[in-house]
Amino acid sequence: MVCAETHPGLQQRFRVEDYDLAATLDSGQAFRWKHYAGSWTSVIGDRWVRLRQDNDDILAETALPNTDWTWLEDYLQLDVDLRQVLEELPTHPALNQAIAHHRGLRLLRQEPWECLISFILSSTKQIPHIKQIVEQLCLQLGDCAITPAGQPKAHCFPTASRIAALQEAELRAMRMGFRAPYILAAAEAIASGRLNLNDLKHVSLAEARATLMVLPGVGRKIADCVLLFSLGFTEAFPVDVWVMRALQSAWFPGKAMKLPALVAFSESHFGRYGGYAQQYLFHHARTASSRFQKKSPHEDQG
DNA sequence: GTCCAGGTTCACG
DNA sequence: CGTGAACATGGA
Repeated sequence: MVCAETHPGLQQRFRVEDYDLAATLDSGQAFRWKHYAGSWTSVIGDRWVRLRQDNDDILAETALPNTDWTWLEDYLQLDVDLRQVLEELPTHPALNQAIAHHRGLRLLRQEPWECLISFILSSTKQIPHIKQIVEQLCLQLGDCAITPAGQPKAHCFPTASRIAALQEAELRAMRMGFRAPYILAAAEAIASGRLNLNDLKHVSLAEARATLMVLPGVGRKIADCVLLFSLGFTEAFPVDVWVMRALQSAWFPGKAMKLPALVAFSESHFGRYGGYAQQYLFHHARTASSRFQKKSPHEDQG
């Protein structure tokens, strides 16, 4: 592998505004970023990539030269005007506080297949454990990505046909538990061509959601994660336990609400960028928790 | 040991 | 139709 500096296309600098790379990559929407010495490394599609933020710049390095960086600009959603997004969200003290604490947190645009499998695996699992299972899946079944000299091995996310060829027991051996048959069924649907996730980008939210929810192990919440994090439906608003508690305590104090009622509220209340509101609420709830953030157990809320 | 985790499904009244 | 238990596994 040749020295990076001598080869144009191996490095790129992107000017950004209102972008918090660390919060974005570590907010529980993507599970394959590794943080080391101020840099974030992962594999997007079949491309190894390392990112670093330096104030208003994001610096990217790849293993192979790029004539076109659209794949990364799209993944990071660099063209999104966050100010405009936030202006369209409803005003509420709890939401305002979450935004104030994590200004620059963005939504990524991930590859739908990886997103679907990752979130099927996410059900009743803590984020560190989701990361662990996804990593095992890639390690054991994913192709090796090309990495720069001196870098450790990195793997692509396994293809649907690779997973579809397995037995349920082989997936259970990767500690997926009751999610193993769900993963297998999703892989078979994709590998057979019966389901094309990219087609869902061009249908209505309701139709895309209903199509995803046909898959076993995919309910409203996981479907909304896939819609929001990979298919471009920014109004999708996944309600998990954290968001449910945030909505309950801040919007309906003293009035016990059930999950379907909170989902219905979120659908009518947060508008076409509701998914951003959801991500700020989720990330803020998690980082405010003393379990997640080892330091500073005190919360600075007014 | 007990409880809970970016839920969904299935059985019961 | 609404509610509660079961489902695997690991960490707090």
